[in-house]
Amino acid sequence: MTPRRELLLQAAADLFASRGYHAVGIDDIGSAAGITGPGVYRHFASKQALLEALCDRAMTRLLDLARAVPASQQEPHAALEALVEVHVDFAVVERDLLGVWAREQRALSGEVRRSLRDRQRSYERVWRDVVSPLRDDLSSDEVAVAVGSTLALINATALFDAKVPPDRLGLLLRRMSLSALLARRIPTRS
Amino acid sequence: MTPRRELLLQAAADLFASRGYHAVGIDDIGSAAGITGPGVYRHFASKQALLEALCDRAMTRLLDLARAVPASQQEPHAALEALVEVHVDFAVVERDLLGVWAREQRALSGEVRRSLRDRQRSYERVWRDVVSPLRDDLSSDEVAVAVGSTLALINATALFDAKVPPDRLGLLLRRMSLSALLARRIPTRS
DNA sequence: ACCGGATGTGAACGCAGGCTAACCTGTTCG
DNA sequence: CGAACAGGTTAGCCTGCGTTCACATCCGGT
Repeated sequence: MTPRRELLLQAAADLFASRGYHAVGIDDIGSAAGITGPGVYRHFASKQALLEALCDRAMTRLLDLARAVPASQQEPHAALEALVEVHVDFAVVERDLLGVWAREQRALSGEVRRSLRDRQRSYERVWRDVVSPLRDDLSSDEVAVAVGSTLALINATALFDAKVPPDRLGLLLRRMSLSALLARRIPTRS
Repeated sequence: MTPRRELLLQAAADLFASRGYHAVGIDDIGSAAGITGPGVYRHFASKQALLEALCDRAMTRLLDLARAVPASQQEPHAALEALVEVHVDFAVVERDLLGVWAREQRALSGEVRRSLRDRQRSYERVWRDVVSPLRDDLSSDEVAVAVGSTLALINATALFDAKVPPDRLGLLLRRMSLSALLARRIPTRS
């Protein structure tokens, strides 16, 4: 039996992802986890703390996965493929979590948001360090844009529903991501 | 001299884009346009109506631009390049508007949101109709995912700041978009 | 048995913030 | 000239909702 705290996190992830942070009430979250609204405060200090826990979880998992990659794959091209695979898998399997993280960060205030942003920059830095040697035609600022845009491409799958089976979806997203990051020129016509 | 209504729309676009819909108060919008909070209601029925007007404007402009393309470019590859160029330019020049549209749609409720979504689907249909003949290896659902993801890639530039000059940014985004949409296989290593 | 902590409940509080009310000023037009 | 309207202002209403309070209940330890 999963503890109440975990049930609350899952309920919140589901609700925030489908309706958005501000459209979800504490009572909604509580009752989705089998208790009443105020009961939530036995487990979390505030509604924001709940969102914070979700974003923190998403970022922690992504960072852990990403940092393991360059250690195991030292060849840049292989490392990039591994990074892409990790992020795509995360987007497909942890849809709600990633969706909340991508869309609702702004609802966090001040301190917390800043630290989350810092960790996001760390995450993107792992990517940039892998992409840079593969793209000596781009400035480092351009590499940053390329990485950010590619992550947005992948994250988008958590924001709308695709009527495509998960394995096909993963394959498509991997191909698109790598093409976007690696192609130096526009594919020739036909 | 620009009319007050227009000043309000610009102020709202700026504020919504930078802080998010819910974090912006009516008083903020009013004073950014040179009047007090309640004065806003001389021009818009509600705070939501303001957001609605912004999203409507974004969608209208995009649709008009996109629908003009297939008429003038009948060859699919050229048409796709034109669609990409139009959307990228819009993302670069109308940053705030596109950012609000992309992020704050969920704050709209019911009826309005539905009609906006419908028009978004029309817009994406223009893209799909152009992409489909170029990608006979993808199912129509897969084409839909590819198009949605690519638009997310472009839109992302309105969501964070890039320290890259606009022309370079546009070039980079166009290359990435076309590569993501057209590349049938992952670029070979080195 | 008894106590204390963890967990849940219904009731009520407080307050931010969207919106309305009442009023004032200029400008237009018959 | 004065009615009417557009467009502002300040003060205040009111509702939703996050949060707190006081109180039950269940349980584990001594």
